[in-house]
Amino acid sequence: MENQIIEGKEPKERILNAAASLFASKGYAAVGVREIADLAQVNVSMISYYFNGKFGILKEIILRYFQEVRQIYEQTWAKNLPPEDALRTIVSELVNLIKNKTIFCKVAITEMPFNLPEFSDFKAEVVRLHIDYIKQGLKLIELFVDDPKYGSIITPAMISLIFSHFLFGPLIKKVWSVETDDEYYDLYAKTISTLMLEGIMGIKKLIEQNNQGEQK
Amino acid sequence: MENQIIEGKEPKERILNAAASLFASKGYAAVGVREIADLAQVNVSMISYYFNGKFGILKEIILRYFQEVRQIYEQTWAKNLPPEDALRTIVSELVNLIKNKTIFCKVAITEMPFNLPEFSDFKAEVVRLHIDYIKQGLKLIELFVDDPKYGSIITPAMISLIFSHFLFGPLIKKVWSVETDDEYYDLYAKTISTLMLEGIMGIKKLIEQNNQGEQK
DNA sequence: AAATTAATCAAACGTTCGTTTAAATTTTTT
DNA sequence: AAAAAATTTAAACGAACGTTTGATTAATTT
Repeated sequence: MENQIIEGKEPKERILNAAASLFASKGYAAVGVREIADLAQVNVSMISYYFNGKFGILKEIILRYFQEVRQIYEQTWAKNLPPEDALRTIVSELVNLIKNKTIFCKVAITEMPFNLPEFSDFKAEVVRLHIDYIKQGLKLIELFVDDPKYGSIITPAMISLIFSHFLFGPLIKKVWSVETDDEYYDLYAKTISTLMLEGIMGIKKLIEQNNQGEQK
Repeated sequence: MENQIIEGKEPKERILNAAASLFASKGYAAVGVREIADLAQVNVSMISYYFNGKFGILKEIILRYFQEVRQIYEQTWAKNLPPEDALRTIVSELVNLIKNKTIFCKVAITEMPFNLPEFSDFKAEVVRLHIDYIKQGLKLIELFVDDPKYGSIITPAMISLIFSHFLFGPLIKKVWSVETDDEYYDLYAKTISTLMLEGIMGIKKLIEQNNQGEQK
C-alpha cells in the first residue's frame, strides 16, 4: 500500500484520499494531520477548514462506506431473489466493493473494534442511521437459521469472512504468493459465499439433529 | 470493556494488563504512556524501565499471543487426530483462548492489519519465528482443499471467523442482546468449526464439479 | 552493617499533536 | 470594476507525546 502523493482533483478529495490511505496503513490514531496535508499537498489548516478537523475525515470515510453497503443491500432486496441467491449476490457485491475501494473499506472496518470516546457516539449514530437495512441483513440469515443465538454468531462471522483476505491476507502472503487479479477476486467471492452457505446449511443440519435428539 | 484500576500483582504485570486493556479499547497508537501508568498506578518512567518503552509492551503482548497459539497447534498435532477432529479441536481451543484472554488476543489481532514502521519489522520477525507451525496450520487446510489459491482464501477466513464475535459482535449487540456465558462460547466454537468444515466440504465439492466440467 | 543493585520517582527534554487565528490570495458575485 | 465570499497560508497556541535523567528509596548481596 504505497502512499503516493495524491495529485489532481479538488483539495477536499485529495485530503480524503490521502487520509484514507494513511489511516488504512497505520490506523487513524497513528496518523498526524501534517502527514495527511503533506501527502495531499495542501496546507494543514485546510483539514479543519474542509472537514472540521481530523475526526471529520474519518467520519466522512465511514459514512461513505456505510452508504455503499446500504446501496448493495437495497439493490439486492429490490431483486426479490431467493435467500441463497440473495446471500451470494450480497457477498459478491461486497467483495467487489472492497476490492474497488479497499482503502476506504479497510479504514471503516479496522476502526470498528475500537472505542475512542468521540468515535463511540458517532458509531452508535451510524448504526442507528442504518439500523433498518442491518436488520434486513440479519433477517436474511434467519431465513436459514431462525434462532437469535446462532444469528448473533453467524452475522459477525459473515462480515469477517468477507473482509478476511483484506485484513489478514498480507500476513499469510509471507508463506505463499498468489496473483490477486480480477479472477482471484471472483474466485474469492465465490469461495466465501460457498463457505458461508454450505456452512450455514451444516449448522442448520446440526440444529435439526439436536432437535431430533431432544424429542426422543 | 471497563478500564478498572489494575490492582495487586507486580508493577510489571500491572503495566502489561493496563496497557492491554487500553490498547484493546482504543488501539495502540491512541493510548498514551501516562494513561497506562495512571491505570496501572505506577510512575510513567517505569514503562521504559520494564519494557524499554511503549512499543515494548505491545511486543510482549503479541509474543504471548503467538506463544499461546503455537501451544494449541503443537498440542493438537501431538494428538495425531484425523483432519476434521484436528480442525475442530484447534477452533475450539482458539475460541477458548480468546474467551479467557480476550484483551490480549484482541490487541494482537487488531494491530495485524496495520503497517507502523517499527511494527512491520517486528511482525515479520514474529512470523519468521512461528513459520513452522503456521505452515502446519496451512497444511491442515490443504488436507481438505489442495490448491494454493483456495488455501490462501480459506486460511485468513478461518482466522477471521474465530475472531468474528470478539471484533464485530459488540456492533451487532445494538440489534439484539444475547447472554455470552460459557454455554454461549461452547456453542460459538461448535458453530464456527461447523461453519468452517461444512464450508470447506462445500468448496471441495465445487472444485470437483469444476474439474468434472473441465474433463468433458 | 555496609555496599551494591534494583526499583521508583519527579522533572525535564525535544518533539509532535490538532486546532485556531488573522492575514493574504483567489474566486465568485454583484 | 468593486465588493463579497471562499480558499489558502504561515504562524502560533496550548496540550500532549515518549523518553531520558539524576535523585531517592527499597531490596538484595556481601
